[in-house]
This record gives sequence, C-alpha cells and structure tokens, in this order.
Amino acid sequence: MLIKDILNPSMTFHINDMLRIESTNDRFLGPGRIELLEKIIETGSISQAAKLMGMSYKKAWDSIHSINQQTVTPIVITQAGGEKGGGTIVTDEGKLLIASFKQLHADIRLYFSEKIETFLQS
Amino acid sequence: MLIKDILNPSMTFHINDMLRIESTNDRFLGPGRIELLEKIIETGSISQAAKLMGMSYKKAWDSIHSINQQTVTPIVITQAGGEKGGGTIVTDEGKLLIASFKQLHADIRLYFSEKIETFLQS
DNA sequence: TCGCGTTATATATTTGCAAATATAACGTTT
DNA sequence: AAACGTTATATTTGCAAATATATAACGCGA
Repeated sequence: MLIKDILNPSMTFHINDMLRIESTNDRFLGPGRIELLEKIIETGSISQAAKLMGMSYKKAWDSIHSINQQTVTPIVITQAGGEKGGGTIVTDEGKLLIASFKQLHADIRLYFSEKIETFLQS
Repeated sequence: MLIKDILNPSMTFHINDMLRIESTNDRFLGPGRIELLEKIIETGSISQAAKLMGMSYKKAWDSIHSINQQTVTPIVITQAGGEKGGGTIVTDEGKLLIASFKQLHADIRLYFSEKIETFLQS
C-alpha cells in the first residue's frame, strides 16, 4: 500500500512552507514582514511601503512596531515630521535579520521540497 | 553583529512547526485532522471524537469529508444508522496516512529545531 | 412502528480579525 | 504661522470564519 495510490491524482499536494518565527505570544518574522521591511528600504517610508504591498498603513505600522518591541536594537527607526514629512529607515541590524531569514527560508524550502517529494512518492 | 544580540533576551523564539499538507485549493492534513482521525479510531464515532477534542461536530464532519474528497481510497468509512446508531471507522489507508504524516512531522521538527538553534545563536 | 444514537445538511448566530475611517502629533520648509 | 507628508493612535465598519442551533435521514433493535 502506497501513499501515492491513496491520494487523488488530479490534485497537486504541497507543504505549506511559510517560515514564521514567533516569540512567546507574538509573531516576529514571516514572509510578509520581510517584504514590508524590504519595501521600507526601497521607499524610506512605512506608508509608501504599505501602499506598494496593498497593505493598510495600520497593519504595516503594527507589524514594524511589533518587530521593534521584540528586539533590543531597533530594526527600523521612524521619524514623524521633518523634511518630506518624516520617514523610516531600516537599521543594519534589520538588514542582517532580513538576510538571515531569507537564507533560513531557502534552506527550509529545499528540505521541504525533498521531504514532500519522498512522501508523495512513498 | 550577531542575531542573538539583536533579539530581546527575555523572549523565547521558535519556528512555527505545524506541518500542513494542502492541495490546490483545500487543506488536506494538519495536526488537528490527524488528532481527529486518531480519536475516531479510539471511539468509532465522529461525534464522540469531536466531543473529545472540544470540536464542533460540523467542523469534524467537514474535516473528514474534505479528506475523503481528496483521496481515491476512502480514509474513513461512515455509517448512518445501524447498531449503536451508526459509526465511523478509519481504513488501513487512513492509518498509513497517519503514520506517514507523523514520521514526516517528526523529521521536520528535528530539522527545524537544529535550524532555529543555529539561527538564534548566529 | 417507535426509539435510539449516529451521520448528514442547512440555517442562523456569534465572534474575531482585517480593513476602513478619522484624528492627532510631529518637525521641517516656506 | 501655515502647509505638507509623514508617523502615531483610536474608533468604526465590514466580512469571513467559527460556532451554535435545528432538522432530516439512516438502519438496527425492542
């Protein structure tokens, strides 16, 4: 008896490989927050980054606020008011987090793709 | 610059290691459905299994209906009416799915625990 | 034929969360 | 001091998902 003979062949199965790092009772990093941080680097602004992603400003702000609260070193630094009305930058620590997360994610996706393959063919 | 010096040391971080196997546009197997199948084996009944898990009967029924629709061989066989009012059994194919899923889940949890360790200490 | 406990299914209600909206505060520029 | 675009925060609205409720169908046994 084989797994592949049980599953409906007209359907394609996959593992949900979204990597999410969480702390005790809050989310920390996931694909969405990583993309948001990258868009903030591009635009220098939370509101513009949110708009670029089709995300509400509130959700974007909540996300970066959540991230900052879970680190000792700030990941983003915001300024309300000032030239161009203000803005937001991602710190070097933030950029390190982004790079490390993406590497970890790539590793896990690879491992998953191997595992699901053997599972579905077993 | 190190990840572990960025993160708040008063918080414990972990990877969300819930394994979910999905098809094109429906869930297939996750920890909840696995537990439900196991409780059905124990009790011989969807309703009793649901009650044991604190799950509504509708959600339980929807879950097993969804599973059965994604396989060519039925995973559970239900009977409405009959002695004791009816009942539900898990087929050998269902038991194979449970065992394979748990093995896969264990492998992934191990891999994750190694990965998150190096990530958090890097 | 009725009762029983179960599966099967529809409908209504509630709840939680995402989105939208509104407003305040901020600090440079003019 | 007024304008501007941004961050910051509260409030309201809308919607989807979970839950609850109700009812039907099923088939054996008394």
